[in-house]
Amino acid sequence: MPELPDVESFRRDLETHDLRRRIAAARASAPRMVEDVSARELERRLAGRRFAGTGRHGKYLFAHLDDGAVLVLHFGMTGCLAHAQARRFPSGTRLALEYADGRGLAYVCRRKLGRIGLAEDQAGFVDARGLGPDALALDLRRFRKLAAARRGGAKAWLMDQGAIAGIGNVYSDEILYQARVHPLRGVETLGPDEVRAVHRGLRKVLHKAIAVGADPQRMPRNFLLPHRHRNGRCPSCDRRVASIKAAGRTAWYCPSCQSSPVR
DNA sequence: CTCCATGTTTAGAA
DNA sequence: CTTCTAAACATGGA
Repeated sequence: MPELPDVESFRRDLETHDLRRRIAAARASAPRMVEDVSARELERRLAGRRFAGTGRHGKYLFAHLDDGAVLVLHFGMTGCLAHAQARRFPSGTRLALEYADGRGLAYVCRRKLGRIGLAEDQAGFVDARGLGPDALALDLRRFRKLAAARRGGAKAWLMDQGAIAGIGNVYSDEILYQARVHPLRGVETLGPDEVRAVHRGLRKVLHKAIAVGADPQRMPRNFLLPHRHRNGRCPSCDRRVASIKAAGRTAWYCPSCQSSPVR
């Protein structure tokens, strides 16, 4: 589930295990996933380099190279990062890095909906992409300002990467569930207390998810996440959860605990 | 075979 | 201008 918590987990993994290793060879085997440069050029630019640091903005992971360039990874719907034994990369590996010490790093993306890019710098990339502020960089005051400038469905707002970066279908459901706000509720109709509840839900959900390494099995019992499917029941009131279409996706929510769309 | 899936972009409609 | 919907992308699982 490559939303902010998943990508943050990948980043931490990269930060603790992959810095300062010499990249002996790189292989980009899905040319259409590579942006900004050709697959060959990317391989050439990675070979011989080391990762000097990591960064993240929303769902984008940045691996800073020791020559100043930045490897940009987006994970689409099914992407992940995995460490590999020498030359034994998992199936679905789209970018394989072989370190000089024999270990390897695999960017795996079965559905090829992710993207691999090379940027000059992180801030410039974020700007050019038109991404909003990272979800975890928002204090209540700033969150209120964003809410005041927004109309339309609450879920669509949270998922709009140009408004707030990092939240996708699953975690927007979770945040609104924790805040007890209906996914279709108009942002302009939210009272100050409700905006605060959404902000609190956002921070609680994302921080908690990061703390458990974005592993669904380790989420708190009061999370909607494991129950967002038909036959799923609300962890709070035990009623059946419901699904509707919102912002082009399936939104799961508890009709009993989450206020009506119109209020 | 059909439907659906954790994401983004684009086109066109309100 | 902002917001919403559908379609496309590529692939696998139910």
